[in-house]
Amino acid sequence: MATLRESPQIRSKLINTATRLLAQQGPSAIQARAIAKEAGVSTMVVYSTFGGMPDLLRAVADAGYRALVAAFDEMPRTDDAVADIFRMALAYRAIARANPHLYDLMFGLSTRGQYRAIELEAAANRDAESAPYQLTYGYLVKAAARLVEAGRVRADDPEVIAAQLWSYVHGFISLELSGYFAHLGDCVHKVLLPLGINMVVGLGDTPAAATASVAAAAEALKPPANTTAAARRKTRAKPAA
Amino acid sequence: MATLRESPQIRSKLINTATRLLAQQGPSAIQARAIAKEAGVSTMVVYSTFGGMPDLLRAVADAGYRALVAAFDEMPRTDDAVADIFRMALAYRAIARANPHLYDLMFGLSTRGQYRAIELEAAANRDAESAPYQLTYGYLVKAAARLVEAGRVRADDPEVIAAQLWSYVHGFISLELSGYFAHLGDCVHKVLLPLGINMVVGLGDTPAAATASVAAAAEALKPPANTTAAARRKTRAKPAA
DNA sequence: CGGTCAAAATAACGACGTTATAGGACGAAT
DNA sequence: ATTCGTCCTATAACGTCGTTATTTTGACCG
Repeated sequence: MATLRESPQIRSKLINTATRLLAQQGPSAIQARAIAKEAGVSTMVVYSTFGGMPDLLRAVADAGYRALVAAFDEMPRTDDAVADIFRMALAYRAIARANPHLYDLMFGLSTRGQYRAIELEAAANRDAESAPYQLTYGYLVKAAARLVEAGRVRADDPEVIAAQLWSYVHGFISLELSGYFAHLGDCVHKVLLPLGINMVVGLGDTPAAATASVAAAAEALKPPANTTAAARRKTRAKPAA
Repeated sequence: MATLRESPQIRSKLINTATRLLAQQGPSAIQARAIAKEAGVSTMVVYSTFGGMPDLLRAVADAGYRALVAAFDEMPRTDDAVADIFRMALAYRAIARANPHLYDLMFGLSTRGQYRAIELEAAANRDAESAPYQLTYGYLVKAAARLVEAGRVRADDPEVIAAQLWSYVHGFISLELSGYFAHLGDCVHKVLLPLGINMVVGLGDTPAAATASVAAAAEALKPPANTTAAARRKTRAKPAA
């Protein structure tokens, strides 16, 4: 065991190690002993840096929320509010697929370590507006408000519109990650995108406009990664790994 | 420990005990020792009746799927296909709320005991059509097909329509159970039902017809329980428990 | 009445989260 | 420069989990 005295990066090192183990081996791999050994420190460091495993899990989920916020921050804000919100949805799905177990930790029902119960209680009291998941929800509400401002959908409470959009995107992702859409083939073009068109049409958009906007948002799917920073890196010749 | 030799009802007794503990105390209460003690048998019975805890969990989830099938079987089949499918959605939500942890076990991402992974692999091979969750999915596909047959929505693959409907209902339920809609008040009338109207309107129904059908399906919400068998029992005077 | 075998209760094992204990490296004071 | 005090770390230990091995019990049959 290396005796690393600098504790600020030990915290993030443990979080990153836990996140990687969660992605590679699933929730059963999140063990104090395994994470500490993988990070090259003693098991006790988990209890001195965090309070225990629930707090480490909470920190892992918080990091996931922050990554989501960072991804939303990089999203372009065009004059097509519908396309913007579907780019958000596709980015949301990409992040979920990148680490399904982390997505489950963040938005699943099984509250490992009573994380969300505490957060949501605070949110109900309107105290913790800066909670990470509240930030991601705020992005969605603002995007829903732009739908109304742009005149693409009927005037309605943005929070209600956001809840509807989030419901179906989260439901699709959850079921897709569980494998329920495996028999459908390309479930994004068969389910998620038509579902989005139907949704915004039901909210008041015209079918033609909704179809065009969703198609515009889905264009970025064909070249696998083509968003801002990734596109810049693509211009350089790819060195051998 | 009572020495019950009859093993057929021991199986269901363990399943019922596990389901009850799951509902009352959450997933952390599902322990071989606790379930066996609560059922009044030795711990070993879990391993002789089932193979181990994963198999018991699988049996619990199977019982949940069967309860869902039974509930769908009792649903009325009226001439309003849209109202029928929303009655299914509301019944689905009621069952989920009755035992959120069981719902998580059945449809959540965290595969406790690698249950769904095995089942879905078999489903991909089209071998296990009789798998319990396949039955519930079949009900939804048939209900979606009736939407098309009745001319309420555009002609489309019923499996795709079913996937869309399931996505948003499951997403709403999952987020509601997690508490994300607590700040919205009556999220059923604010989110779930408008979401359903928007959905079927997007699928091709007229706003007026969709609104009327969803309203008809939601009528059963005001008297808390009023479905077939429960209504018959209501006519008798309720005896003291 | 005794022997045989299956099934159940109990004890034990490895692994987990967590806690207690012991050891060792820095800073400060003399 | 030495020594003491104070953290931080590594190691060991405890209780509990799922699971397995061992023993005990009880029923059936000759």
